[in-house]
Amino acid sequence: MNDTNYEKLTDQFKSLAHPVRLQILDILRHDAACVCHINAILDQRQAYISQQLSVLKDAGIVSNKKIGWNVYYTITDSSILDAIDSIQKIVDPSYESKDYGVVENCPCPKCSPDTN
Amino acid sequence: MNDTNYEKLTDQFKSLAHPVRLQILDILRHDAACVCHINAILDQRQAYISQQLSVLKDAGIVSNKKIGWNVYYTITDSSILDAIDSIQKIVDPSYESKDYGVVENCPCPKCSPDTN
DNA sequence: AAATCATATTCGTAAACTTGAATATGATTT
DNA sequence: AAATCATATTCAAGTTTACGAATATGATTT
Repeated sequence: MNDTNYEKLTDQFKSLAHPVRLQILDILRHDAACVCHINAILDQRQAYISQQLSVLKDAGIVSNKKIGWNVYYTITDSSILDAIDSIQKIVDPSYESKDYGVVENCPCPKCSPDTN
Repeated sequence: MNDTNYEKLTDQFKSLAHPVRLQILDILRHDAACVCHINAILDQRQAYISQQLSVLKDAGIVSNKKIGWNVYYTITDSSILDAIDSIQKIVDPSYESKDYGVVENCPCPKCSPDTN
């Protein structure tokens, strides 16, 4: 039976099945963001964020682009957000994703325009 | 931060991140089905199907009801199918789920009305 | 109450995932 | 070319998940 199709689907779901990765996608939902930006919001080790981003990237869920010193991550296909939203609707329909905007302790040009 | 929300989301995604469970949901998409029905379609050990169904049930993704000798499973909230469809769209937009209808080697009243 | 039916559970081992610690990379500026 | 910047990788131990084998359950019929 169409086995490889289910395997591919499974791989996508596996990549989503992680609290920090879901939170990262929730940040990227509003706008592309550099690692330091995500880092500042989640208050985790930088290496840890990089690890999770590389899982998302290997799955093709996010893409990245280097601009100056920073690497910006974007969601490749916004359908992934539709999937998350559908589940969110089941889990807690009242939940609304937060837009962090400019973030303290983030050295990127967007958050610290003065020092750049 | 709204940590428990992401944990709940994660649990749902974990339950979906499995090829056999996804295939079961694809069967239930068309209609409720008893264990023997799923069993006949997937050609797996009965105990194995039961294990996977119990994962889906513990997650609240499916519900069940006993009718006569058979236990029928249904999808609790069809939003879960929307989520799967969103990912399917990314992975292979041309994929279409198959309706198996009446199944050989399935002893349930639906598939073998004569012997019931 | 014994037999029969569909379905469920438990257990053990192997494989996969998680995450901290340490360190590496490679582009850019001095 | 050395220093500095953001970011990435590797390793290892702990934890969780996968799934086969064996067996259990509990409703229904004989």
